[in-house]
Amino acid sequence: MNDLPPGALDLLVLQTLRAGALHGYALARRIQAASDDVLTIEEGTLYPALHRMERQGWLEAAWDRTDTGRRAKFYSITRSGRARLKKARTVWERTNAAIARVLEAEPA
Amino acid sequence: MNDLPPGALDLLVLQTLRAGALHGYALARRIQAASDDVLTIEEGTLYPALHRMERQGWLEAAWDRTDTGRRAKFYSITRSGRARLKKARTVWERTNAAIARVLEAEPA
DNA sequence: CCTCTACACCTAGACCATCAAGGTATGAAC
DNA sequence: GTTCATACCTTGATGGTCTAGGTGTAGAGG
Repeated sequence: MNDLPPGALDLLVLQTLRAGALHGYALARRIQAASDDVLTIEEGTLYPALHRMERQGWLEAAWDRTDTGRRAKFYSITRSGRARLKKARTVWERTNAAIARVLEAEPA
Repeated sequence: MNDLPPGALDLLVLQTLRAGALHGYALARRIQAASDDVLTIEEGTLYPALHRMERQGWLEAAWDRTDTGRRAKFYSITRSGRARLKKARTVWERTNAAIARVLEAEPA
């Protein structure tokens, strides 16, 4: 539906988890809400990404129960994940600003 | 070197060509300069992308000579390409703003 | 009780753009 | 006559996203 640019997902996930651990499903809804429904995270995108980020040591996972008593895997950001977030954010802002400069360069 | 997000290249190329036809090599340098050397367009990325955009009817190509007398393939943006640019730009701005909203959502 | 919806997780395969790493050829300069 | 910048191209690998499935649980409504 959405065409989220690769790399952006890491940023969104890490940033969102800074506020506290969430399970995947809630994470997707949180991001969607925070973006005013512009960004939709497909589950087929999200879960592999979470696994990848866990392998990379940016996230830690733990099974727990939701408020409503359901089993769910809660992800929290690690120290390494915070460092990664900071770096990814810098790169994103830098790239973004560069693209904006090109887009604002006035054509004839 | 650079990790240009997929999709962004179309935007950069179309926008840059709005100012007038350019051949691939010059286009790459132009974008790099316009972005203050932040964005580097690899040739292995650029040429296939130009061919793709030509197939899609967004660009037209014509062999000609550069100022220095070299043969080069000059690309110009078509009407359809301008429409595409406008659309891609809207999507990009929208997505960008959405990501920015998520990044600015204050964590605890 | 039964069915439907929302929750919550997962994977396999296809797709596609980027990138790395090559290769060809011309003109100018030294 | 070799080297450099110009200018084009392709092949193969990589890797993240998306499509399209699948599993199972809990609660609500009929």
